Amino acid sequence: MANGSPARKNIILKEAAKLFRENGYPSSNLRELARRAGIQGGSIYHHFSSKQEILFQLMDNTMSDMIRRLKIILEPLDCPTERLRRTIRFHIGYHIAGPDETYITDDELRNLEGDNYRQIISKRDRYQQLFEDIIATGQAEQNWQISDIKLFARAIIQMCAGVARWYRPDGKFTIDQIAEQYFTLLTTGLMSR
Amino acid sequence: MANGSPARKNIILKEAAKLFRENGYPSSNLRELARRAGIQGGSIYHHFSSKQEILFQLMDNTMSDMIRRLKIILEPLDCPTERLRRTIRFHIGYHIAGPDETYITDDELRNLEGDNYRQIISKRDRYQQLFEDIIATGQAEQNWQISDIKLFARAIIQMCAGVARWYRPDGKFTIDQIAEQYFTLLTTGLMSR
Amino acid sequence: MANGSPARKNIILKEAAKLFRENGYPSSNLRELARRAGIQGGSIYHHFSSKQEILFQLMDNTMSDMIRRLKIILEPLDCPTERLRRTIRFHIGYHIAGPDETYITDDELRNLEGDNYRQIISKRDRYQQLFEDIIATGQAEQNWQISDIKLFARAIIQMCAGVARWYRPDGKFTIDQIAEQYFTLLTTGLMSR
Amino acid sequence: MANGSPARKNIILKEAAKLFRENGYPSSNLRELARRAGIQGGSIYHHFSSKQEILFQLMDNTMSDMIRRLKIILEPLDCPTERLRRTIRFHIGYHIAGPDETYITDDELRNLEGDNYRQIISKRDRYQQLFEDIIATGQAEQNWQISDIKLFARAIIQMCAGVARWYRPDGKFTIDQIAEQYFTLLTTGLMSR
DNA sequence: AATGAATGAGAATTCATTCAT
DNA sequence: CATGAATGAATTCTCATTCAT
Repeated sequence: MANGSPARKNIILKEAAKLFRENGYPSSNLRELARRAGIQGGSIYHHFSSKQEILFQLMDNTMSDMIRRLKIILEPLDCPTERLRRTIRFHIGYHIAGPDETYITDDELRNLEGDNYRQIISKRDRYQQLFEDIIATGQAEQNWQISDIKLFARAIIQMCAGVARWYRPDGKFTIDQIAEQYFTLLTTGLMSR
Repeated sequence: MANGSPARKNIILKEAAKLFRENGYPSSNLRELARRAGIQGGSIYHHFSSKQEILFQLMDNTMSDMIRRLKIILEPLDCPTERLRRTIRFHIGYHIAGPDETYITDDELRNLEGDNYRQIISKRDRYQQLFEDIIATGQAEQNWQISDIKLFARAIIQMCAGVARWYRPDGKFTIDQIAEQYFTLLTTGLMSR
Repeated sequence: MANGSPARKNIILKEAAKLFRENGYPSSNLRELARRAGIQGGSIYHHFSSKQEILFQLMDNTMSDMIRRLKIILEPLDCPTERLRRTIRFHIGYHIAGPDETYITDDELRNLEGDNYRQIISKRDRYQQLFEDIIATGQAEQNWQISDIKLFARAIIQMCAGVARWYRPDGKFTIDQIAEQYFTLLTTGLMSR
Repeated sequence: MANGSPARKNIILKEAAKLFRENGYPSSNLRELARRAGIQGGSIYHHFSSKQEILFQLMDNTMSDMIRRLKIILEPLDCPTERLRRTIRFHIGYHIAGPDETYITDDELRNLEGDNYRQIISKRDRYQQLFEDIIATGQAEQNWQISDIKLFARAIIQMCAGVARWYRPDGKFTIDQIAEQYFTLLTTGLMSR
């Protein structure tokens, strides 16, 4: 039960990300999701055991993918400044590339139940840990001015994720330009010269 | 347990803020809200014409209050650095001191309909404008390094509002300490000395 | 209880007739009725003990008035033809003069409960009896072609009452003209010469 | 007690006609309708999008059927007298043979909303036109005494439809007998000889 | 895998009625 | 007489989920 062809399943996940972003998870309805995925309401249950399961897989896939990709990017890099720059670039870029999925992953935590909640929180912490590690190294090796590592990691993640809420492809800046500005703000501050 | 009118209305608003924060607006139900306000489900409609109306008044009151309060704080201040520091302090503090209302104001925009949406967006823009003005002055008078004022205003608001998502009264830092660290991060950056 | 000043009471009855005609009795709501009568919802209960009571008094007043007036009209008349003519004239005229009240009286019987229903039915029968008596006399004295008195009485009443559903004061015919045409139709038929 | 689709839909319509006639449309409730149709309340919405939709389909089906049937009856007939006789016979018969549906079609017009209202009114006018055509021909070819065709058509329809309000299958007359008496009343009048 | 009718447990909302003031 | 907040039961409608076909 609850396992269909991967193609159809991915279509459903993709459409679910869009739909959940439009309406929020609780206000999204499975018949509409099915319609967008080109099937009937009942057929969703051949691919997922419940609405909750769809939300969970969406968020779980996204978190796993983010961790995996960021690790690959960071692997060859040593300098904490460079590591931070690339991390910020990745975080912003990923939020722009998959705005539906990241929006849901950032915003629908509240709607995860029990174990699903714990699993995603755990992956989110693992992702944040990557930021914290960089900051700690910067602090140790390059004397970055950090009073509290966790606090700064959270602040950075939160701020950069916000980009997905207003970014438009036809806007004033490219992703790289936005990332660079955020990086500069975070590293040298408003008042440095 | 019976009561006059404006008092009861305010109780409902207060409880609605809590309830909406706990469950989100769409998942909150009016019978539960009524129970918490000490009345029966139907009685809510003596004070509000609909569930949507409750959300709107909540957000509208909050946005108006934020604008009003921030203006009062800024009035006697001239130095843009000091203005920014106090603005950040206010923004974070307000998101924590009235955490339910502000959380909702940030997160339930999507659930406002038509004209309600437009009205709140307009107030939110007016609030953001206060940030932009400060940044513009800092740029002009104190040579702050800002490539795009709107972008930075958004980034700051986003980052500070995020505090409400993890702040716990029994946590490591006071509101003032958190605000100071955010201010430092934004003004001098991670790497300044 | 349930007995206020006659003036206000009559205003309520008048407005109720209009409102019930617009929406039908079940879909009419007492707050709206109160509003139109210039008072608050709860105040209606100083004049009537229930919504049902309003409907009942409306119909009861109307039926009583119709019987009383028709009797007065018929009293001095002997000739059954003339009696029928004047009866039709009265029936149509009354339905046009008080279209709201008569509409309700004709159409809301279904919504009367128990004893109220029986009382109104009884008055309606008494009113119909006036028609039947005329027809019976016409049959006896003037050889009217009637196979079934009750059936014809019903048919006449029904047909004439229908006028109130389409009559407009600015229409093609006066009340008297309409009444005369109905009278002619009923007395001489379509094909007489 | 499970069932395919068009059958169930027709059961619902049939039961709705009965229920609406018993209580009127506004006082009828869908749970009761569902119960009578052998399903749960919510299941009605598989077949109809709303309560209003049920009323509309009921009236629309009925009006279409009436027009269609009356046309078939009239087709082979030439003589306007005969056409009128058969039309009256049909109109009364249909109001009795399908008493629930026709009663509703006469009485629940007020409860149709917007476009539904306009559509049914338009069909009702088309039906009435069939009466008017007959009367016009009678007037032209057989010198019927008609001062206003529309007025007489309305009067006839109103009168005949009224039969459904008092007819009882165990009553004194058959449908044919009632129809014949109405026809006689209308054609030769009370006083003709 | 897919369908689509059916379920059944809510949800928001309405409203006649009550009653303390 | 009038108010208006409160009641509480009823109503339409929604929707995740099930399941026979």
